[in-house]
Amino acid sequence: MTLRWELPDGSFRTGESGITGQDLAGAIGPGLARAAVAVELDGELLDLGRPLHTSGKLRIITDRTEEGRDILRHSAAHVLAQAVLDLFPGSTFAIGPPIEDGFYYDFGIDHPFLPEDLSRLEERMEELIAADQPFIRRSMSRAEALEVFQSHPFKLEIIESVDPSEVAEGEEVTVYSNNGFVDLCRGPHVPSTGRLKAVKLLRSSGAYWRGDENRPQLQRIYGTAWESRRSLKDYLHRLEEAERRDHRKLGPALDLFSFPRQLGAGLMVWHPKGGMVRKLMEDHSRKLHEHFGFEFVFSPHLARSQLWETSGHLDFYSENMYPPMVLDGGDQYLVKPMNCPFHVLIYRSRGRSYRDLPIRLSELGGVYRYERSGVIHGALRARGFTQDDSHTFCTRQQLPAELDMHLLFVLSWLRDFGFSEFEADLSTRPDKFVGDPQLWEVAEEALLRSLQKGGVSHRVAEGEGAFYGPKIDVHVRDTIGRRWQMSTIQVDFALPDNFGLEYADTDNVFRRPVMIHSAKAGSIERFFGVLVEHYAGAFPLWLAPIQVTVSPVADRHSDYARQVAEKLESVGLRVRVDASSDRLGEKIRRAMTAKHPVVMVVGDQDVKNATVGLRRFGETQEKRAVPLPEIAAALAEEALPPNSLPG
RNA sequence: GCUGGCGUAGCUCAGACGGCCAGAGCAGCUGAUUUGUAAUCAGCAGGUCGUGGGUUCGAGUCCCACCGCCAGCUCCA
Repeated sequence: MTLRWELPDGSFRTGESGITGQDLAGAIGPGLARAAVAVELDGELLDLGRPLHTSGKLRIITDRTEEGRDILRHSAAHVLAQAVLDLFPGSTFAIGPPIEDGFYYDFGIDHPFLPEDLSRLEERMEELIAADQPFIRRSMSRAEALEVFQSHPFKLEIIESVDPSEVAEGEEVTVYSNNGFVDLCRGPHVPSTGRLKAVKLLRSSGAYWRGDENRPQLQRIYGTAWESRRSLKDYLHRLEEAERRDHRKLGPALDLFSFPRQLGAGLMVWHPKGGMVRKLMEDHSRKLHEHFGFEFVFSPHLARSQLWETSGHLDFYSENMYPPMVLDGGDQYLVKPMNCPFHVLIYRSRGRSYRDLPIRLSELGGVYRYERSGVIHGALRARGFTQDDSHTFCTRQQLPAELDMHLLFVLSWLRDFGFSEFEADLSTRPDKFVGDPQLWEVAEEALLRSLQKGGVSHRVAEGEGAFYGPKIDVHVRDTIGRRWQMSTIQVDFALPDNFGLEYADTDNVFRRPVMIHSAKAGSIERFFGVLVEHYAGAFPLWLAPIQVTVSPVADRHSDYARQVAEKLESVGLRVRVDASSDRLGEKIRRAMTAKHPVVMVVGDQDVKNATVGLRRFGETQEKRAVPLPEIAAALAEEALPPNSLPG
């Protein structure tokens, strides 16, 4: 029987029933045959070696695509499992999926994997790959599978759990075997182990079975696999690049901030240079808040436990709060993990009318959250941090317009700091929720509409909203493509209820306002940490703590250097004169290492002509004889805070 | 919190098997040098070897506990 397949480009191919994807790829071209790892027929992924028996839409998956790499990595995970079972008899294996940029496999084994074990395993994997063992697919009944995997309890659990995404539909399960090693797997796989060109094991760690900390802890090995040595090298280079940008290294190295051990985990201090950047961030934040109609409020760092009872934090958040201090007549005081209850009290400090709404309160509020020791991560996840927190109280009718405005605000803010790629998550009503389902729907709809209006690419995270309301989290991509969660806009139905907030409406009926929590930077500390990584420590001119270093060539140019500095300072620039007796090369190197955006070199010629030599960070070639007044004006202009506000 | 790894000067690192006064480079200080675009030379100073116990004639090296850091799990701004 002749079958007919439609390819993605709209062309058609025909072939006899029983022909394989490999044959088909070969018929199209030898390059494609080499790159092919699987085919997709009517949405179903099949091994290259699977005989095709139906016509339909067909796509050949190559190892240059993410899908193709997933298959590659999945196969690499199998080979890893094979190596572990070879080298560590008695170990049992759980699951080994592909993940972003790699794969992992979890093992039940009493021996933790050490770095030297990884080298041994890698060697064993190389042998298995060199042997070019074919992956052979087979279906079997569940009963038979239970027999085959009888000594592997995790596999048994998977077989019994009937999760089709892990095994197969119906009563049959599929397994893949190569040279005596059998793994439960839905496939597809590459045709043979020899197709794995570039595999590397990266690290080992513990991981809970099924991601549940109450279940057994397994030993996980992470690895990566690529279609070529070249791609693997590029990936490893990307890892190095990320390491080079690590804010935990750059922060102390550039004298921005530090985490003195004496303070305890997750608590940082800002040095003057980091403090300058923070000041500029905060100035900018306040300016934008003012522009968008926010008012500034301030609140203390602690409050009686009763407040947190009313707000619901003691019920829902207590495990993240520091233990109470007992004062005076036994009153308990708690350090704040959030600012919202304080702002609610400001709202409630007097009667409110519809004429007052919306009320938008903003605060750079220091909060403290008890984070489990293992999750602390530099400035990105600290125990003490500052939220650029705001709470907007409005009517239901005002909600859509307010959300539009908040999103606009967030995007302006992020753009100003050099981010241009945004992705939003819209988290909707979870199973456990408070409030009126209809109101939820209205709010979710309004959030969605705001995203569409703002032209922000987004995905809907069904059921992932907080119990008190739906939310938008805005993520950015940094210079090297990493995704960071930054801003958040959350609708809250619970807090106005808990505190019995109300306003007098036009018909003189008291109604409950809706509340919007929003943080544009999220946490100032975290935002700053991300900025350091985004810019690799080389801040743009408007944010750089030291904008210009003036380096006299010799002592006799020092006076002129100081005049240059004064001129620059007079137009608002932050300047430093390097009057040390080092050679010029050393002064340049020092300024570049400290990532100062501009170095001005002044020598005899410059003194005579009122010019400077100009060298900018990131440029290898300097400019000579640049007239001072011009460059001062140009830099002053460039150093202004950005303004991406519409209108 | 869990699993594993790690902790020697401000930073990056040396310090087989436990054994004379714990080393280097950079940074710092002092002096010399006055230099036109990514490291001038010399000298000096700097360490409770994360903390506390223990084993030992003797501990930076071995054991235990705690603290902190790193990777991941879980959780999250």
